[in-house]
Amino acid sequence: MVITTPRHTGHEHPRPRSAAVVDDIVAQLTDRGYRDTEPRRLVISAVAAQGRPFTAEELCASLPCVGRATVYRGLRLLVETDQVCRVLLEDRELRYQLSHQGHHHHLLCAVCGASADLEGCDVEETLRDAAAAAGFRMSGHWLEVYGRCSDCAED
Amino acid sequence: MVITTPRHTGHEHPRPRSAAVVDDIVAQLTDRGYRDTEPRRLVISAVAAQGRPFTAEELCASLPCVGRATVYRGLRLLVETDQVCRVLLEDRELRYQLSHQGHHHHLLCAVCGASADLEGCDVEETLRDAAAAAGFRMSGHWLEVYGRCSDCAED
DNA sequence: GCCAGTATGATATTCGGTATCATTTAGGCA
DNA sequence: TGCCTAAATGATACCGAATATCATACTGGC
Repeated sequence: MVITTPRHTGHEHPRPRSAAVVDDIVAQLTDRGYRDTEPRRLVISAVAAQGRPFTAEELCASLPCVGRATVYRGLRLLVETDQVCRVLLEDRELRYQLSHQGHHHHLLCAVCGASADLEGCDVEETLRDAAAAAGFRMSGHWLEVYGRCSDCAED
Repeated sequence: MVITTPRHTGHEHPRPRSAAVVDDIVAQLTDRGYRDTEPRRLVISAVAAQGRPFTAEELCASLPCVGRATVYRGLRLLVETDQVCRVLLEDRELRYQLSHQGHHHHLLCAVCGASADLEGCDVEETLRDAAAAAGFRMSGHWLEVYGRCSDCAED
């Protein structure tokens, strides 16, 4: 069961799917005035190749020919432009993964590290109301759910 | 409006309330076999004196006569024994505060830093169901809600 | 093909936190 | 009460993740 699935672009290219994803992301960046550079493409390509949430260091390791600073900058840029989202593990380790658009929450498998997006869960309203009851006006929230995916379930 | 309130012990002591809190926590520790030491009491006392979520570094700064390592160790011990809980800000900065018992979530004011506990909000069941729908067996979760407290509300 | 400004990468630095280890101290016990 | 062992302390070294610096290289508009 593949849990982390790449974003759908709506139509298939003859080129490898990852290349299309990279082109798509680069296009988003150039639209915003960022340049299309070789190291940047390498970073994006490596991000797209990850099967599950990854750390910045893992990304650096998979890109020996790209400078550390460049990898970190690239990653930060992708987060800022919402191409990549941050995932926080239980031990507070920070990981990243391709963003599946919009605000959402993650289900994280503690065993294999797989992630899924939490669907059909509208906690927003509940939280807003509970916050209001305490006199708070909610502006945002962070939610991660930890557990075991079906592949790693033990009985 | 005082938002972060110290735990109620059920009856009032003639001594300063903070001293009672410290004694209470020290008692919990000695019950578990940990020793009652001067530096440890100083750390606990400083923790109890904080009005809102604080960082480990702030605690160190407020305890110049206690070694850094000891402050960190004391804090870790308090977290492990559930006397203190960890609070994660939006920028991922880690803060701490006296625990108000049991599992709960925080409302955090982005302006003044005050915190309140999220009451009357049973997201647990909702999350467990949504996780199950994705084939996950939920084992835990992390939730923080950010906003403005009533004192800092702007209109 | 030129050029201004962006991006890169080697490296130093910062920051938060942990490991080490010699010394001190708590507290159980005779 | 004083002794003794294990726990605790604190100065310091270390560590990993991430950012700042800055000279150099490259992009892409003209």
